[in-house]
Amino acid sequence: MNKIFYLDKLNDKQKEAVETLNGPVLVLAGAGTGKTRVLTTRLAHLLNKKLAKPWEILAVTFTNKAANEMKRRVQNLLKIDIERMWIGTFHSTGLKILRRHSELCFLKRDFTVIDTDDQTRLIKQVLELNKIDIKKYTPSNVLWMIQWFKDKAILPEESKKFKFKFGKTLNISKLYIEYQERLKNLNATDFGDLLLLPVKIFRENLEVLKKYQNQFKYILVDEYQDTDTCQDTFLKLLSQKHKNICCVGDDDQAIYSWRGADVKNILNFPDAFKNVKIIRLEQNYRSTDHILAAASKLIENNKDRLGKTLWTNALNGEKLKLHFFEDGKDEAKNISLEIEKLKLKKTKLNEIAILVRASFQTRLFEDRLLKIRIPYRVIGAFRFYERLEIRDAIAYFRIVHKNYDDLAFERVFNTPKRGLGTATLQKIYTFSRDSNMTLLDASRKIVETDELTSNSRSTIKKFIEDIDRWKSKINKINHIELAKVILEESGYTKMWLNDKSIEAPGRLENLKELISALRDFSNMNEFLEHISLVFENERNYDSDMVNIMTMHAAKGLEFESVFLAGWDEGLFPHQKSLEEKGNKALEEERRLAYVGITRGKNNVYISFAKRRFIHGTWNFSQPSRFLSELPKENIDSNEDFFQEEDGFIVDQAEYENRIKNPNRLLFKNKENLLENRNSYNSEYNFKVGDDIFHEKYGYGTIKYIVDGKYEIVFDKLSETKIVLENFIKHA
DNA sequence: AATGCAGCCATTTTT
DNA sequence: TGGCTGCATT
Repeated sequence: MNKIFYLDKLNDKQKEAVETLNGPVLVLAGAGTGKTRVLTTRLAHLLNKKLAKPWEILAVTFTNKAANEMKRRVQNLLKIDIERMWIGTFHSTGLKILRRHSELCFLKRDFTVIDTDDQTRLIKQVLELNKIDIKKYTPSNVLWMIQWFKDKAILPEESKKFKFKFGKTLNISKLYIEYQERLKNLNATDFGDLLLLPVKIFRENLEVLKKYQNQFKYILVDEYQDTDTCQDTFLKLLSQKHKNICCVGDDDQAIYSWRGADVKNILNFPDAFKNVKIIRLEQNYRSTDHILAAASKLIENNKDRLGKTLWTNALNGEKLKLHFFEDGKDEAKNISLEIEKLKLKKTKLNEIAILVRASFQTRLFEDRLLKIRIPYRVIGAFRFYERLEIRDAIAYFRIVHKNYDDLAFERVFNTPKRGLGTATLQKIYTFSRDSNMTLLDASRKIVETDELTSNSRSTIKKFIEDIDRWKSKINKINHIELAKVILEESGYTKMWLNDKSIEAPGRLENLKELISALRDFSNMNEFLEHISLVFENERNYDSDMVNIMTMHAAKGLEFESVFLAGWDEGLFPHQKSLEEKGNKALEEERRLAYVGITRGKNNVYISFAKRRFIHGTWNFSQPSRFLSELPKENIDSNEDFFQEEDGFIVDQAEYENRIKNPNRLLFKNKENLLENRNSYNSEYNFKVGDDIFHEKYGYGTIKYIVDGKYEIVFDKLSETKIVLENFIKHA
């Protein structure tokens, strides 16, 4: 056995989590407690102690990023053949299994996996076939329903209970069956099926299940709190035999219930297995004391949790800084000033993040940072340019317009298939390195030699001729025409036309979209410039930029300084989650706040804006309730705070202002009064003196009309709240 | 096919 | 406010 050098780097709890190899283990790993280290070390330890062969361990994550990170780190610990291990995302693992048994689901081995776009298209077809009014039930609605149905389909009892609220007019299970039928005919699956079908296979074919149960002697799960019913079932089926399942997660960081994740999976894990060993990792290596204290106090307000308390040796850190701003612009401006200060103190921009609740908030920050020329990247936005066909097409454009682009060359050199394989590429690669040439130039030279087979030689010759011909046209025809020519003559369009797979029409559609996007630019270089910036966001993790993203996207990351913007009641916690019955949604928002705060290593800034211009209207709001849940002793602020009786923090000036001035309400029309919104346009004509009834605050009267907006005074409310919700016109 | 216009909608998004 | 969709027009 190798010397167990890696255990020395662990603390006692971590060591326990690594060394408790047999039986079910639940590792509750708080933010920044070295979760990944434990996971990878545990993997290494299993192999090192020869308890399992590489292929007898299953390790699942949610993202490719996490899976790759795990592979990289295991590789660092042990020199083993990582490719034989089952380390991957839930979906890739499901796919791997499904490929081996596709015939059990009436799929051919080479079935395709469609993306959400294609899924929507398919559903649309099914809806149209059933003569269903797409306006009433949009495909995205039905997509959602189908997803939901899939989740429930995992549990037979649940699916029996299944009665959708549109059930009378819309037979969702019929649509679901037709949709699945359609997928089967196309020899395709959607993302949901990648796990659903393996579970189905396991349930219907005991010998297949047994095979995998025997194979996977040890199972490791990352981010267990994010598993949905299907994923959990998948894991439970596989672990039944050996019961050596180690789930790592943090119930306090469960923020994906809206995507089907069920915190119950982690909360009930100890009941689902016998003799579960629970190990808590509570020593935090990321943040300083005030940050952790504030985060811990905040999360204590949640009832649904297993409970743990983070602690650290990093004492005497900075307090959290609270800032109150007039509006969103003011917030962006001051945060950017603060960033400039940090920059002067030599903080790397990479180590700074602005975290928001909703993606529309990023805009103001982008505007501001662009203006003062601080480089930034927005992480996690949906990107059109990420699609395979778009990337291929752009690679073609790049290779024509910029001859030094090796990545582009590599990408398209056998797309569409020209019969050029890795062997040929390898040779060109070596040649280009030896002669210090680009791949394109190297190919020009290499065809003069007899390095390659005559077949590939003539193919490459043709390929180069094509490229040169397109190049010669750059100044002769406009870039839009040229783009069309390239896609035509390269055979790229034809490739998708000939492609019988279900995604082909969509891809052609996207290519058209790409062409029309070119119209916004006067030449191809301008366009490529723009594109490269878009890609920059992805690739240039090493270049120094401020990070802007949602708190969801920030999970798992850490930064020297973190700006948590928009802690306004209604924005965060989000109105939608306040409207939901019970505390479930609110607790999830609180967990999100917890995730946000615990991203910061040394500095956490939290801000609130009194008004915000959202969707064309001004919104007034109160400070987020989460602000009042932060202990005063861990906070510094730009104003004196005042604790109101009901727990809301407002600053002194605002408090006095509220006593002097009546409550304000902005609204749109009569219908909206019945809605649970907190902002309204001013289209509906109330008169001064109209009575209004509020569920909680009772009767009120419209006292003023200012700027076409209404101010209302409540009879029983002389001070405290600005109330902007739950209004019913007094009959 | 391209364009224009009206109406609708607006939380979080990986695989 | 602004981006998207569906439908009607050129």
